[in-house]
Amino acid sequence: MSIDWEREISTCSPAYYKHEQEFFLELYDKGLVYRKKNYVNWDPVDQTVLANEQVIDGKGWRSGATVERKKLNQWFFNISKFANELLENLDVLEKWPNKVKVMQKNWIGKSFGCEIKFEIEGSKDVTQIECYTTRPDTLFGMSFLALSVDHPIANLYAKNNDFLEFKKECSKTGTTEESLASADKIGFKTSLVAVNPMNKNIKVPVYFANFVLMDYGLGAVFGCPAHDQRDLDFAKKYKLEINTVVAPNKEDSEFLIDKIAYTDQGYMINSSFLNGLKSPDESIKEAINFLEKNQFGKKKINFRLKDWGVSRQRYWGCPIPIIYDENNNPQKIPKEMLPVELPQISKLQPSGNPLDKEDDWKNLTIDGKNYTRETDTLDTFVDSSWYFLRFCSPTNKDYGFSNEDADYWMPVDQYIGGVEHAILHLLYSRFFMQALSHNNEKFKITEPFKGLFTQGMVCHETYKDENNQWVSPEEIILKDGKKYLKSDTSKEIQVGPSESMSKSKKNTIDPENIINSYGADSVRLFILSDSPPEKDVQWSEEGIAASHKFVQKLWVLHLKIMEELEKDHPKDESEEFTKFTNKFIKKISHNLESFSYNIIVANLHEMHSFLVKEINKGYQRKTILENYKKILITMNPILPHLSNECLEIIKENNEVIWPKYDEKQLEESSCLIVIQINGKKRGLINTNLNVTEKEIMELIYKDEKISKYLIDSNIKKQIYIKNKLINIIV
RNA sequence: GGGCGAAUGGCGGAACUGGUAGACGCGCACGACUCAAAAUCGUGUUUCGCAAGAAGUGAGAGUUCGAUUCUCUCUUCGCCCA
Repeated sequence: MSIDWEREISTCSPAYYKHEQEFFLELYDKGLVYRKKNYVNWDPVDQTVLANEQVIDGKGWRSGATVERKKLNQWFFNISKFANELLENLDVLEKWPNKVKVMQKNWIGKSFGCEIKFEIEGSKDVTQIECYTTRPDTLFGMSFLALSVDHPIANLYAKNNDFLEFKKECSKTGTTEESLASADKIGFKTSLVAVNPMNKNIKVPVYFANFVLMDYGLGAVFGCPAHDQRDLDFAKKYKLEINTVVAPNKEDSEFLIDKIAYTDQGYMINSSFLNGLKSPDESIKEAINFLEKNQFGKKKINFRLKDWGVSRQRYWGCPIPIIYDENNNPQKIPKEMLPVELPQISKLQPSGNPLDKEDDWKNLTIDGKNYTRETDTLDTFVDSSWYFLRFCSPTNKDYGFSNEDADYWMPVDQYIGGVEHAILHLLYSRFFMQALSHNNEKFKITEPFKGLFTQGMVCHETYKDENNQWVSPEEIILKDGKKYLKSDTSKEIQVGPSESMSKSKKNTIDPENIINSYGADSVRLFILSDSPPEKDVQWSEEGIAASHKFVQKLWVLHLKIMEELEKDHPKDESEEFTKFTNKFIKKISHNLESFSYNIIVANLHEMHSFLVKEINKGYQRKTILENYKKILITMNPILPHLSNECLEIIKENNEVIWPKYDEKQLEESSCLIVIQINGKKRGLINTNLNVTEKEIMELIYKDEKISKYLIDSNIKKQIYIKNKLINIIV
């Protein structure tokens, strides 16, 4: 409703990121920040690393460039440590949309599986490999074992050129599950042989494969081609056995797999003691039982959520408060040296990490020892992971926030944002609260946002000219109500689908222009009307014009009310006005709570047409003033300027408090009863409140239009809902 | 392929725990004002039918005195994950 400018903060100012650096070091001390060499999603255009959440359809969320795989030393936040908390706390978030909770749940991806030890033959150096699987029941269909090229066993092949060549080839595949699934499956056959724990006579080859990643599970999987598409693609390429172990029906023991792996539920076949069991539920349970009993494996819960890589090779970002000593060991920057500020750079290089080239900034001496600074900066999502805490204590100097303020303000009662943040910002912020409250007696809040509402976007048609360039709606004119032409060249414009307004597609409307011609209230009213706020709203010139007209009408009504105030009739003729106002307040208050802004706009229209009819019925000055003031205040969230102006004119703006409604005034003396015969509406009867069934039947017989349906028929049954409806079954 | 959600007039969309389907707006039609037009105001507007009436909330079933609302099957669309 309003903004407290005294709390204005800016995440790019050292005053803000100083505290972010403190948090970083706090998390470092808690062991929640660590550095490791890891494959990353590399955006070749932005020349930076992206988190998995920031890769969309294999492309960078900002640049749209196809993401590559690269190995770099990176800083990580240990978000996966809290995977279980982040998952289970979702149940507590009652005022979050289910949709978002489901997305986060899937993203965290808790899976129940099993770690299996495979005996290895064919090498003196390796006797055993451990695999993680969610489907231990398909072991009888195993036809190979696949390792990540980063698996420790790869060290045995460190001098094998063919292997190194293969490893290079693997780096072309991205790290997302999607790219792994769609990429061509390639493998490198080793001389190792793995023994199937279910039946030690079955021995299968061991491969390195590009679709196995070191950071999911244990970097090793067993391949069951019949029931996993990736394994099937791999098996076909290297001509490995395809043994079906799950069939859709119980009788179907001859079930064979062709091009598509069978992953649905079914019954076990060709699997010895598992045969006939229902897959996956019963069969997995039984398979794990067997493996645990014989000490071939153990039950294990795994999460899809990986740690949050926060290193970025950009200039714009909070510097990571770490320095490296002469042996390249990371050290914390002493607290009194914070903030580590970004150096002034006059010419930013388009590629690479600009901080890397700033030697004056990079090198420093503390107590006579030389150090170099970390040149990576933090992902800007770190900035937004705690800004709400800073809003609680915007000027606090010694820490990011004061516990006292946080206790008062946090958690945020109602958070509003686009659904596109469902698994980025909203998950990071939740992690940050977990991390701050971890081992912290003074800070116990683990969830930042109590209520969440995801609003839609404002959309507009897109236009392209003959050169396939985007054209702004302001550059085009409508000809003959049919075609759009470019105003300067008069060439025809291609109309594309309506999409959320963005500068890159030029389908934006300048709010300045629109506000100048229609006024801020009209624009606000238009955005709130028609579509419910969680949906996208279609920008239209007619729509805004209609909203503008309505604002004018309310103003005309206001002038009329001012006239009536002058008349000051001696006595009220009816109490309809007060009754209406009370109902109105109730509706608006309720609809505000439930975000039904489009319905409030409808309520405002109803209010307008009611007042136009009612106002000249001769009300006392006092009655009009009391009711109108309340109406103006309830109007305020939707039309703040008009509302304030009118309150000012009636000189009632000194005490503006949200009005309460009087329950007594909501009571009706009469009611409209729906008359149904055999479930069909046959008429309405307006009568006194609380009439009995008997009285209502008398009224029905008096009403010819209704009673004609009852002639020559026996009443079998009557259902009477007090003050609402009667259904007569004949 | 999996998960979640949606489907209501020409359009955006209402309908609280099952109880008058289509609020409100846009658009359209007719009328008033005007020499005329725009603006404004009024009336009408789910479909078929002159009317009485009948049908009707994506399709089909079910529960119920009564279903837009609850259950099942299917279709289409959207979003997220793959």
